[in-house]
Amino acid sequence: MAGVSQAAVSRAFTPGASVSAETRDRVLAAAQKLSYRPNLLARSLVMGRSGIIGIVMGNPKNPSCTAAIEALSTRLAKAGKHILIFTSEKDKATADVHVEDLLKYRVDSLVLIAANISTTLADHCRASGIPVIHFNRVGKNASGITITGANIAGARQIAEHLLRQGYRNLAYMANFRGAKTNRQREVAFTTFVTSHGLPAPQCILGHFQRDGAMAAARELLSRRRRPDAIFCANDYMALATMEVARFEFGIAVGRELGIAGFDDIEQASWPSFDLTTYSHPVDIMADKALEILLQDPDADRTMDVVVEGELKFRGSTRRD
Amino acid sequence: MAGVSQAAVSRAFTPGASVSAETRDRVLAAAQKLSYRPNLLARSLVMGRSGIIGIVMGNPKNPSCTAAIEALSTRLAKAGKHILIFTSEKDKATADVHVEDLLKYRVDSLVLIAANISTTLADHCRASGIPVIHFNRVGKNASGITITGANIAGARQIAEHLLRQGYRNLAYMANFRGAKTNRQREVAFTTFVTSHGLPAPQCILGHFQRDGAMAAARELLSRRRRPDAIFCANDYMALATMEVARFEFGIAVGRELGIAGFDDIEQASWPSFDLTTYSHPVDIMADKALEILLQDPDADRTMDVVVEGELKFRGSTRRD
DNA sequence: GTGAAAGCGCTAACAT
DNA sequence: ATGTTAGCGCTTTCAC
Repeated sequence: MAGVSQAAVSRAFTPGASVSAETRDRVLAAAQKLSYRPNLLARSLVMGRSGIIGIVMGNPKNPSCTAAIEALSTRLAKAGKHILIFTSEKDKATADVHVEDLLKYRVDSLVLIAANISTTLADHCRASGIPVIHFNRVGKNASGITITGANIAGARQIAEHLLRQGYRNLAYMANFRGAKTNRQREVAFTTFVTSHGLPAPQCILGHFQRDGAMAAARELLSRRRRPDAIFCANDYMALATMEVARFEFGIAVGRELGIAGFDDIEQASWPSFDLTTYSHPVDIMADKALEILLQDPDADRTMDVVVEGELKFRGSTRRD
Repeated sequence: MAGVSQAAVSRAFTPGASVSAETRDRVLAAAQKLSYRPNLLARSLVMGRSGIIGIVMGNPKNPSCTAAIEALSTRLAKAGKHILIFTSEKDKATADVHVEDLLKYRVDSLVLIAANISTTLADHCRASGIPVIHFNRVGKNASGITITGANIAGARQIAEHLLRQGYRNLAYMANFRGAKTNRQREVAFTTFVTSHGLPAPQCILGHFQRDGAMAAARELLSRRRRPDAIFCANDYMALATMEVARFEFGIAVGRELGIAGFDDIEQASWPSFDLTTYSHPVDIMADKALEILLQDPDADRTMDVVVEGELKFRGSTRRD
């Protein structure tokens, strides 16, 4: 080495340790020369915390998921955290397998983006002091922390907006029946509509996927009682629906058929789509997530954070 | 424990180890009960390999980058590798900082998606036996492994196609001047055009970003000598250009103005855009990358893999 | 402020 | 097939 003990080296690399400036410089210089880097694996082993955040992403095709991971990763990197990521392409009911793997790496916390884990595993995480944050997915169980957009308020506002625009024959394009997020949007939308004396919206499944949404749109627009407005459970499906309406049915979107989405993904504001939607404030949600992640982990409270977005009134629901 | 030694436990969790089925079962049962998981950090420490692949992603906004990470992550997960990821949002000239961090975690290999590292760092990685794969970015230096789409062949085919369609007054929208990928596309395009007796294409910078592309498109379409076809260095910019042409200038895309891109991202085939482009076969590239990653790492050859795509002739360059 | 020694949880020889 | 021992690279008491 360069004249000092192992411990001294350790201290030289630890920000607030008691080392004389002189020895630290000497160590750092030597390290530079040897191109030595402290082994974070070993450090994690002895410290018990790895500085790694585990992320499981449910549906990587969905732009709102990739937006979430982008928002999270830049913030975490800034906070000196590292992220170990899994994408579970298949719509597995549960991301347990991935979480198991993540746990073996002793991640400090877990973020699940649009993914679920079993109750038993969630409980085990909580017991081991690993905070689990459900991002954009209402947890099945009470345990854990949940950060979501304002599904209920948003869907209500969309419904209100569509009625105010004069649409009367509404439809709702759902994800799956199971997903809580979807349930919330569906129920809030339907409730508002029916409580205003209108018949319950027609409902169809789009599976949060482009193909599914296109098929659903074709079906919906071919019905004898064709809806005059469709609220899609997310923007990604709304864009597909819009294209089917426009290019396959020759429908004038807005005037003849109102279309609204949810999330306000980047493409929604592109002039080609100009989609009315309710924003899913990913950045603010990511801020919240970080706030929680960076707190001391002893307070293992369970909480549900709902971040409000806002209605984006655009051309796809303009009747004139 | 459950009656056995530490080593026995280790063997029970190692696939091809010499343990009697009986003891393994006993160990696994006990592990289940104690909800014990082998600590991969410790294992990595002693084994010298972590099973972690480090990924740095240059421009997370670019759909072709997110497509790449999606393709890679699903494959790596299937191969039992884990991925530690960084996104370097800012167009830093170099991703060295992130790579340094990754190195501290003793990643087995590095994949840089549209990101660069300094020559010295690259050399150091090679010296330490860590393969560095440049995905979708031609390395500045010869060292390391490079997997790219067929920039040169693709740009040539685009040029050929545009000329055959009867466009004569061409323009090229570039990323940065520095980027090798961009250089290759630009040079191949320009060379083909001029070698066919036409003036060199007008050139403008779009910076691989939507805003930049829109500004560039406005500038280009306002010139006295307005081009009749624009080849954009990637689809993301091409879509922006198309929207500016259509919605701000009222130009009929295809008939009045040909637009071509590069990558064949998902949106390119959407009917709203119907963009002619040259495909960037991310899946095949990811396959190649995995093939290399999973080989024994002693063969530290440097290689450049070029994966051919194909021309996607769509409406944005149809004149009739 | 610095060094010596112990130990984090695991695997890899070597014995048995 | 199983147990024993050593050691991976670090942090952390505890002396000095």
